[in-house]
Parts: sequence; C-alpha cells; structure tokens
Amino acid sequence: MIDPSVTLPIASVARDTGLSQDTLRVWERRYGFPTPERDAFGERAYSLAQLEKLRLIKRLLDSGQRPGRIVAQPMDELARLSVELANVTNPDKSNSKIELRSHLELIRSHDVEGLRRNLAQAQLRLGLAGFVSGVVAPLNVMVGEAWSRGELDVFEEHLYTECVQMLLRNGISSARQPELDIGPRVMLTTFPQEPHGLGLLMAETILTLEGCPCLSLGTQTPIHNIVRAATAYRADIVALSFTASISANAVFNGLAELRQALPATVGIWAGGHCPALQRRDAPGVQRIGALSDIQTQIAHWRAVQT
Amino acid sequence: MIDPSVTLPIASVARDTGLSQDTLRVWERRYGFPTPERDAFGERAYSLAQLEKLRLIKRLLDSGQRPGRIVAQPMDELARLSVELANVTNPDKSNSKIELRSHLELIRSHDVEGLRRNLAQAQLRLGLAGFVSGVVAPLNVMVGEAWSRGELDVFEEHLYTECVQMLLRNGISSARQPELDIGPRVMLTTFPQEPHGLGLLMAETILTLEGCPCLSLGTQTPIHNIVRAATAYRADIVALSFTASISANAVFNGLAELRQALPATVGIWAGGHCPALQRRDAPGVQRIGALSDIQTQIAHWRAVQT
DNA sequence: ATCATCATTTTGTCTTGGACAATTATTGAT
DNA sequence: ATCAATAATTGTCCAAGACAAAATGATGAT
Repeated sequence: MIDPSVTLPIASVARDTGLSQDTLRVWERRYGFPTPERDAFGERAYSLAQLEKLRLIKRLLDSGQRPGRIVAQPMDELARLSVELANVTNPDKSNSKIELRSHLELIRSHDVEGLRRNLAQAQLRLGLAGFVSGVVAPLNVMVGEAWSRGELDVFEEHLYTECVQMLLRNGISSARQPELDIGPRVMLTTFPQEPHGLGLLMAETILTLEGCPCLSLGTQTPIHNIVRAATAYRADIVALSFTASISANAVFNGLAELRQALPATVGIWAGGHCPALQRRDAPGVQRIGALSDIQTQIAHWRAVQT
Repeated sequence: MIDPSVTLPIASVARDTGLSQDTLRVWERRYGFPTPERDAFGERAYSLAQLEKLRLIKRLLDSGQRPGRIVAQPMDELARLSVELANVTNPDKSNSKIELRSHLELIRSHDVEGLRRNLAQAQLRLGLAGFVSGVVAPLNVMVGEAWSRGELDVFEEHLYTECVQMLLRNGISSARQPELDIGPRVMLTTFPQEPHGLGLLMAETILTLEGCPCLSLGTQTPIHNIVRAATAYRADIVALSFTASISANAVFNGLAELRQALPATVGIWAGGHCPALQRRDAPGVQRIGALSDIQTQIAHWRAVQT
C-alpha cells in the first residue's frame, strides 16, 4: 500500500502535518522520532509511514495529549490510545439521533449531492432556526469528535463545512430585512488563532432571523482590528466564536484586551464549544452557552434599551 | 502616526510579509536590512516602519525585482521605483471604471449596507457571469493592491470578502443543476499556505454556469488530502487558486508533488493573480490566466472527450 | 543579429546544537 | 481543599555555515 521509495522533504512534512520544521527537528533530537533517512544531499527524507504516524500524533496532541508522553511510543500503542480516548469523550455513541448519523454517513461516503439534498430537505422541514439548532449544531459536534477520533479525513470535514456554509449563507441572505432597524447591531468574527467559521454563521443566522443588523468579518481578525471595525460599524455587540483549536490563554488574554479597548456600552458575547470557556468565565463578557441563549440575550438587550 | 514603541517578533513579521524567518535573517546578514532592535531577551524586535518597508520590498519582488538590487536601498528610492513600475504595468490608472472605484469607496467608508445594495444591483444588471468577470475580478485586484499599499485595513478587506462571498454563494446555489450531468467534474481548493478563497468562488460560479458538477473544499487543504478527495469525488479536474500570499517555492513544489500523486487523466488547473505563476509555468499544469480561460478549457475538455 | 551553451553569481532553504521563555505539572504551605 | 512556589516540559529563536536551484551574464556558433 505504502511505497517506501517515496520520501518527502521537511518542508512538505511540516506543511502536511501542521508541525513547524523546528518542532520536527527538536523531536528528533529529544524523543528519537521521527528519524528520517537522508537524501543524496544529506537532507532529511521522511517516509510516508512517518508522515502517517506524525499525523496521528498531531491528532492526539490536539485532543490534549502531551508530546513527551506519546512521540516516542510505537505506532500500535498510539492507535490503542486513540480508540481509548474516543471511548472516554463519547461513551454513549448510540444516543445521537438516527437522522444525524445518516448525514454523517453521507459525508463518509463522499456523496456530496446526497448530503446537499438531505440537508436542504431538513432545512425545509424544520425551518431555518430549527435546522440550525437541531441539525447543524449537533452535527458540528459529531463531525468534530469523529475527526479527533481519526474517523473523518480533513477533506471530509472541509466538504461538510462547505455544504453547510452554502445553505446557511443562503438562509441568511433571504432572511435579511435591512429596513427593519430595531437593533442591536451585532458584529461577528473570531480571534486570529481561531480558523473555524461555522459558529459565526450559525449565530448570524439566528440573529438575522431575530431582525438584528449583522456584520460578519469572517474568521481571524486581529484584536486591534476588531475594535476599529466595531467602532466603524457602531456595533452594540461584538460576538465571538471559539472552538477547541484555540488555546485557553489566547482566549482569556484576548478577551481581556478586547474588553479594555472597547467602550463599556459595547457588549461582548463569547460562544462556541471551547473547553476553556466552559470552565471559567471572562470578566465583562457574556457567555453564550447554547444557540438559544442568543434569543434570550437579544430580548434582554431590547428590554434594557426601552 | 507610527508608534515607535510598538515592535514585532520575527514570527509576526514573517506572517505579515509572507517572507520566511530564514529569509529575514539572511537578508540582515547579507544586505544589512532589516536590522531590528533586540528586546530584553536578545530576540529581534522589528519596528512598524521596517514592516512597512518589507511589505514594499515584497511587492517589488513580486513584480520581478531582485533582492540584491533593492533590499539595501533607502525607502525613498524604493518608493520611486514603485511608482515607476506602476506606470509601466498600469499606465492608465483612470481607466478603471468609475463604478468599481465607487464600490471601493463604499468599502473605505464602511457602508456595508450600501456595498451590499450596490453589488447586488450590479449583479442583477450584468447577470452572474458578467458580474463575476466584470466586477468581482477587477475589484479583487483593486482591493489587493490597495491593501498591499496600506490603504485598506484588514477588517475592511474582511468586510469586502464577506459581502462578495455571500453574493456568489447565492448565485452558485441558484445556478446549480445537478441533474444535468455533462462534466467535467471539477474539484476546487487551495494549498495549505493559501488562505484566500474568493478565487475559488469566482471559478465555481463560472463552472456551475457552464453546467459542470463542482465540489469545493474551501481553502487550505493538505496536498495529500487533495489527492484523496479527488479520487473519492472521481474528479476530472483539480482547480487551484493562488494569490501573492503564497511563496513561489510553495507553489511549484506543491504543484510538482500533486502532479506526481494524481493520475495523468486528472487535469490540474492553476488560476489566480499569483506573481510566481505569471512568470513561469509548472509542468503538467494548465494555467488559467483569466476567468475567460475557464470557458475555453471546458470547451476543449468536452471536445477531446467526444 | 539571434540563439544556444556554459560559467558565475545570486538567493532561498536546510543544517547543527545551544539557549531560553512560556506553558503545564507537581510539590509544599496555608 | 485551595493557592502559590518550584520544577519539568516544550516550542521557538539564534548563529553561522553550506549548498542546490534559479537567474544572470558571457561566450561562441549559426
């Protein structure tokens, strides 16, 4: 299956694993893995098997493991750890609804047209709000978990994201009513270290259905720029989305910096399935634990404004 | 305007200029620029003025200048070169239509609702294909240039991207005809170092209008995964988009790796305003110089298939 | 004068091994 | 048990050297 004669230079491995070249070299020094062959010029030449193992290690790292514990382990031990971890985080796999699992199956079988059709159908049946909170939100969680278990490939996750994005953006466009200007004005984005944007789209959908004027900046806006944009847009609320891919420190430092830079009249909302946010909360920041909190908070804001 | 007390570590400068850390260090050694201050820990601390100059240098490099000639030059000499070069490549700036400049003005004044309205209007007037090639494509170039000149803020670019994305995705959704299955099947994405996705959306729009079944994976898919996805989707063509933010080396190494991994029956298309691609072309890769090339190539593919 | 071939310069990336700040875990005191 | 101090871990940075690949310039042939 794997051709041993194919080797990759360090730059390619760094690109495909998301690890830096420095990290690859220092692991080799410290943990004895990976120890690539050398090509005719004395440069590192990694095998595909090593690349595969590095990818598994990266996944375990992302789900909380530490390099010192796992990098030197043999492949079968890592595989064992991987399934063990999956059982801990999700002990009861059967509780997710049949319908959701069928969507997941379509993703895994790469049936894009089928997935589009089924999701569109679900949206028609449940309405936009019901679709977002009843299908997209839980499916997001399932996809994230499946990915960290190694059951989903990167491109399968991309494919899913793209499909949902298309549907939600359509929904947002048709739900928008610019003339109805009742506020609050909400600006949405993520911190520079946070690349996932589906959370923003879900929030924007709900907000738009509630009649709020929204401006999304997409993902990864520098904090300094969030402040400037909020001012320029005269936002009442800055809504941020966080997933597990951003570190706890980045979250709290960033929120503190943002809170200090924004006038007190501008609210900050923090949503998303970020482990750090579920443990502690940031001062001066409204935590959005679930999509339904959005409606509650909107009602609250409007009541206070009178 | 520029606060001299603000300094940046080498990683930030590398990210913001698109130059590698190695390159920054070796330039310092060879040409004596940039020579950043050192912080309390002895690490390089670049000033904003240096960042600005580096960005200008990067722009000149992209337009064909060589490091040895320009890196050591003083700022005013570089500025002179820049305008001189601008006159050569784009002798008649005023020829960019009034209409486009008005869109740009709306971006700069942060009038999101106005921008949405005007763009939507343009789309209605020109039709989807005309809108993409006559408005979005040139506006993209203008926004990119304005950004690299420092005239546009990051959030203003995000705001523009978000607006256009919304319109194009709507267009794609309504233009899609899954039952009409005439091929070629096209898969679209970008390399891991390339974060800009508007090019993909423009291409997907044109392709969808031509009746091609499309699958976009969004941006930043690892090369290994592009191969797997292309196989799973049974793609006839893999279409990639490149901008100035990806280095020449990353482009050609990536394309070579991809060409080797994909069966010869699968075509590779490379589009976008990437300076590297405009100078040299990659073996086994079809260069898409303009959006109109897409139609030509589609027709060609269909003719060959018979 | 135009084109192909070879030599030379330029330039980016890779190398090693050392250092250290930042993050995370562990210990000890209240 | 909670918190602060200490210790281990880990990623990134540094220096200076090396060298392949690309670009340029020079040479000679048509």
